[in-house]
Amino acid sequence: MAQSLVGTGFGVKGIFTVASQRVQVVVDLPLFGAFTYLSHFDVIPGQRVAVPFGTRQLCGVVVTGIPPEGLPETQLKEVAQVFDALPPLPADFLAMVNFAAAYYHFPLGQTLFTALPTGLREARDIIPPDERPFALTAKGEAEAPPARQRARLALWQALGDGALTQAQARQVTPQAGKILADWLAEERIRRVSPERVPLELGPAPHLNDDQQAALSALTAQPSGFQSWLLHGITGSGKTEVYLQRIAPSLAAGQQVLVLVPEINLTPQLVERFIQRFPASRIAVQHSQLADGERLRNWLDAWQGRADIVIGTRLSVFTPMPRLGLIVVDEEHDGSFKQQDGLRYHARDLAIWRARQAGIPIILGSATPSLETVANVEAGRYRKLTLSQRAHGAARLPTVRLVDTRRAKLTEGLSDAVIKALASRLERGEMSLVFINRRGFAPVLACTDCGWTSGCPRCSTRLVLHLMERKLRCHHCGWEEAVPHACPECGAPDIKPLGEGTQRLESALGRLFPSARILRIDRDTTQRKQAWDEIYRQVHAGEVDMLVGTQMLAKGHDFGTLSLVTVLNADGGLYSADYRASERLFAQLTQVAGRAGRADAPGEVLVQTQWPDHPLYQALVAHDFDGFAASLLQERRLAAFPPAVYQALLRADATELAQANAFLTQVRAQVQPLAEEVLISGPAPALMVRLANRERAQLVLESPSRQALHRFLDQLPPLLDALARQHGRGLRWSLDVDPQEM
DNA sequence: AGCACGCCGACT
DNA sequence: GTCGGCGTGCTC
Repeated sequence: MAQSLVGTGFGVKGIFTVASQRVQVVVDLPLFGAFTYLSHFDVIPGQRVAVPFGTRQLCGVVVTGIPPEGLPETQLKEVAQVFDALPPLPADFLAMVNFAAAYYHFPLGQTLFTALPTGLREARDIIPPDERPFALTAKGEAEAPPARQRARLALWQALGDGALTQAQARQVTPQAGKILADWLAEERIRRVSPERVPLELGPAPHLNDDQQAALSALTAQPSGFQSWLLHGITGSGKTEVYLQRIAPSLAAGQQVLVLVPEINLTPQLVERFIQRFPASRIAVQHSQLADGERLRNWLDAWQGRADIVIGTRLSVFTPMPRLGLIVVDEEHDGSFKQQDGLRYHARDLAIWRARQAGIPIILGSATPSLETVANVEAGRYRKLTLSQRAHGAARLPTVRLVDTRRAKLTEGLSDAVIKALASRLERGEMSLVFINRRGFAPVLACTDCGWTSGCPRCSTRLVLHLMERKLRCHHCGWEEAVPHACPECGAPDIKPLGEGTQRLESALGRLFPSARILRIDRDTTQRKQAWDEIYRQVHAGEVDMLVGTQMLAKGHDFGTLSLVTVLNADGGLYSADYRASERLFAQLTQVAGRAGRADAPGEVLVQTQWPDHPLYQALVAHDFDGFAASLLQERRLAAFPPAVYQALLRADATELAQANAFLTQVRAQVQPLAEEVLISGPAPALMVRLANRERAQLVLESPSRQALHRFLDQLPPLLDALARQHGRGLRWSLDVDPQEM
């Protein structure tokens, strides 16, 4: 191709331009490493550019790294354009992207583009709106007020009282845009740098002793890296502690990043921040946001205009030049881990970011993750506890277990549950019926003796594959035939856990014909205004029974709930996924916390086949610490995370056999590289069949994080090469610190 | 991921 | 004789 003569060594260079420099550029493609380009523009790392790539033009980002001398200049192409209306992406942003790419073993370019809002991923310049306020110049002040035209006079007078932003000027007159542009051209007004608005604080409730103690500890260490765990029971007022800790950071002119699970990012939460910090600028970031608004908020944060960023996992990357504090609410929540593409964990990256920035980070939860509990135990995090409910009289609900092996069930409901529901209906109080229908992999269990299908080689349970009539281990791949009777006691009555939930809603309708039942699940909350309508009905007292799945367990405030019933909790109890009981406890704690939030005491009824299980005993005693300690002990004995570090190598193809063949070959080839790393599998993935593709996996684990990563570092080129031999239809991905197996 | 190049079947 | 099927190979 006819390359630019510049830099091709034909002696032309230097005549009309500067010599080209070699720069490293990454693009949004699944390719590890960067590409070398020539540039006669002066570019620095972080700058967005347009580059020719194959036959196309792509958006690229200049990254650091010494360009290899390997390629001769004749094979290099020129940077086509530099997008410099915005400053280059800041160094700390690039450092975080570099770390995430290395840690999650994902291509640098794709990592970087994942971290950018869509507006900045495209090969075009973005000219940021100039939001500086306008003020009169000396000339403007000296001139006579504009006569006759009322709009101009009003605007001129308003400007006389002080600088105005475009938005403020529009409040004065809708024609402000045009007038301001004219006056700017005539130099009657000019742009001035915005005045720092002093912090304003809305009314704050009084803190109880626990909250006060936590706040004092947090504020005593206003700067420097420190991870805090704020462990507060449901309803203990964690958010209030965040708000009062955020205030001094804002007062010091710092920015604050608040990460929340998708489901908790409600208008109510944002409204609470606005009420408390009425003069502060809040940028909200979540995936539902329109591209334009998302970009605007991102730029506001990056350019320091926004004081607070509240967002879901993706906002962990948002550049914030004055960042002084990070809060991760509900830190145990699974939605902080991205489940495709760059499989990052926003909480973990947030901690890395806080360490790099040398600032404190607060992780809040009623049921912290075991990783966090282990970090507290190891002295890496400091723990603060809120053990009282925030509203004076409110107390924790009474939890009762209903043994379903003894009880007679009517359509899945025990008499105790039916009676409890009936009495609330009579008293006009609202009940919540929680159906645990989460996609736990089915495990076989004996209803007589409690036997469950365990793997003879691992400390996991075998998963029932009904179609093939097989039991399989998703960890090591062991498989066996489905037994016809219980191997322990010989009883013929063995069946999968966690079935029979479908007809419950209509059953409730038949049992309580007069009850006004509101179903809340994925289907009924699809529409945009769905939640508004649900809140309206609930708070208007138009609902007697709320029926729903795990969506009900998360931080929604349904006001006065006096009864919570959990119908089939056991699904997570003996699950193939060792994390299921941790999640089950968190979920039951959350849903139980819905009861008795206000002044009325609450009651929780849990139907179970295993009332003696330690999980339920801990739930009744409200003993998270004891339960977490015993789980942690179990995990250490079984050598599961957080006692070991794991990564999954997933492969998917149209046929499971292809995926298995690939993984078998990978395993044989990488085995010699595996020092201190245990390789298990291939085994079917939790969701074997997904989108018409079959998935299998290798489990890679090590007691040493360094050893695991040393091993993982060597994989991508090998995997790419092997995958090519297995044809186009085969894809692989690495999942570091997987959450679901 | 795209997009080109490349070598085999049913069509104006 | 061509148009087009998607296998495979590369992209600074």
